[in-house]
This record gives sequence, structure tokens and C-alpha cells, in this order.
Amino acid sequence: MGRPPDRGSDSADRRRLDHGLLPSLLGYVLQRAQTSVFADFSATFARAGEAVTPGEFGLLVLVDRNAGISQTRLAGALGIDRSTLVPILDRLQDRGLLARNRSPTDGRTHALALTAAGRKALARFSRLVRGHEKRVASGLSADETRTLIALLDKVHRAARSL
Amino acid sequence: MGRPPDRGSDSADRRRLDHGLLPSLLGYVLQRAQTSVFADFSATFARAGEAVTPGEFGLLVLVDRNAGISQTRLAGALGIDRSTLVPILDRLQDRGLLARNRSPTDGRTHALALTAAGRKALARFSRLVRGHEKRVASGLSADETRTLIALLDKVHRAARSL
DNA sequence: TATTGTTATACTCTATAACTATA
DNA sequence: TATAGTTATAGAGTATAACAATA
Repeated sequence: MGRPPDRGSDSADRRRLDHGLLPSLLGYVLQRAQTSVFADFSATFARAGEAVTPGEFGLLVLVDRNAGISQTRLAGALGIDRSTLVPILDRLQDRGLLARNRSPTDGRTHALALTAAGRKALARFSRLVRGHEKRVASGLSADETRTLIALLDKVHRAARSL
Repeated sequence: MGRPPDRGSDSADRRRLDHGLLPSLLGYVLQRAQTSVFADFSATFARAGEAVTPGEFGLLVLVDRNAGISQTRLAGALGIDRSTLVPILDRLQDRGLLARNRSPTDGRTHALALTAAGRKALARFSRLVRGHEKRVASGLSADETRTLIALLDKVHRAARSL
């Protein structure tokens, strides 16, 4: 007796799906790679007991390297609306990582900066990110990694100017 | 007179930002490339008067190639929770592109399928996607495109198994 | 008048937990 | 009991429109 060796249609139904043309589409493979890389980013930080998203990490790096930047300019660099940035900064500020200082030259703008705690946290985060990078690039040679980054940059530039 | 040729610090402040280590991080360049590719996808469809997201297109392809698939299995293939899928299918169904048919073998599951209108729409969408792909890959040679897709697939597989 | 940051509002994507119908 | 689909709910990310303070 027993089920046929090629597998019956049990409830879980583990048969491979037909993905059609999707695996040949740049947008699709891009998104798939990105999702798994972000998942490892999250797992890396969760294991270390830190709660930071890739977006928050990028924001912290930008503010660290461009102290005094305004919210509107930072939003522009991140490619989001300035109203979208407000609750994100609120959270980082509530966590004591970032300060909205008054600009000495323009009463309308905030001069963003990391706090001392923010700089210490960013150093910690950067160490975690280095390990994460090593892991996600572990399937590639150093040469392949360079090639991949260069090609992605080309795509970015080409697609941006459409 | 006029402003100094190297640009003063006017309100918009167009000086290049310092991106620190970000451009050397796989996750960052991945996300940047993906954002610009998705932007061209949206622009392509908007120009043609169609309203479809990359996610909806992928879902339609999957249902087209795997007619009769259940919601739970489709959610698994998309990497989302089955409850997340419900409003997405609602919209596609409201637009007349997709049907939730009764399964003849299991009263609990829906056998998903494209409607005739859905198949016609998908053919239209696929034509648009072909043009979109050509455009976003226009900065790369055919060889580079193949290499990029292969490397992204490697990253996906490596990162998935961490 | 124009710009900056903010708020109010809305929509999408995402998840968890609990419900219902079926198995 | 277990599974499929659904609902209720909540959080994050996104945007637009309008407002107060400042330029």
C-alpha cells in the first residue's frame, strides 16, 4: 500500500511552483536577494539584542557623516518626504541616539546630530554590519562581490535617469 | 557679481552628502538599485494607464502558471502571511482579474485562478514588463545582465540558508 | 511669498491572535 | 485536533494637504 512514490497531493502540497518568467526579471531577482539580505540583517541585530532596521542604520550613518544636516535635506538624501521623516526621527530621538539641535543661522531648520550615545551605538552597529556583510557575501568571491556592487550601481544610475 | 562658482550654501543646499561606508554595503546598493528599478516599473505602467505594482504582477504570474493553487500555498510562495494575502486578493478579485473558486476536493480551500479578463490583462502587463526590463538593463551588456542575475541568485541562496 | 518642520489623515504592507467552517 | 480562510487589530512606511514659525 502506501502513497505513490512521486508524492500525493497532501494538505501541505510541497510541489515546486512554476515561476514563469519571473526568475529572468531583474526587478524580481533584485527584490528576492534584497529580502534575504535584509532578513540576515535583522537576524544579526536581533541575535546581538539590538533593534535597528537597515533604514535606521543608513540614516544614522548619514547624520554621523553630515552633522548639522537639516531634516528636509536628509529626507531628500533618503528619497522620502520630509513629513515621513518626522516619526522616524522621533523614535531615534526618544532612544537618545539623535538630537534635533537649533540651527544658529536659520530659525526654521533643525541641525541634526548624533548624541554621544548615538555615536557609541553606531560603532556597535557598524561592527555587526561588517559581520553581516561577510555572511551575505560568503557565497561570492571577493571579485564577484566587487562585480556585483559595480553592476548594481550601473543599474541604479541607468534606471534613475529614465 | 553673482555667487562664487563653487556654490554658496543657499537654502536648498545641493552639496553632495558623505555616504560613508554605505556604497560598499551589499544591502545598501541592492536597495538603491531596487528602488530605481521599481520606480521605472511604476512609471511604465502609469504611462500606459495601468495600475499594477510589481508585487501584483508577480502574484498574477504565479496564479496564471499554477492555476488552482490555494491561498496558503500562494502566501508561502510569496513569503507573506496568509492573512496578509486576503486584502490583496480582494482587490484583484474586485478588479475582475482573479477568481476564488471552490475546490472540488477540499471545502476549506480556494482554488485560485485568473479570469479571462485577468489573462488578457496579464498579457498586456507582460508586454509592458518586457519594455521595462529592456530599459532598466539598458546600461548593461547582455553578458553583464546575465552575470548580474546569476550573482543575485547566488546571494539569495546564500543569505536564505543562514 | 517661500521654506521648514509638524500635524492630520489615508493607504498599503506587514504580522499575530482569534474566529468559522471544514477536514 | 488540525487546517484554510477570514477578521480584528496594531505597527511601520509611505504620501498629500494644510498649518505655524521663520525667512
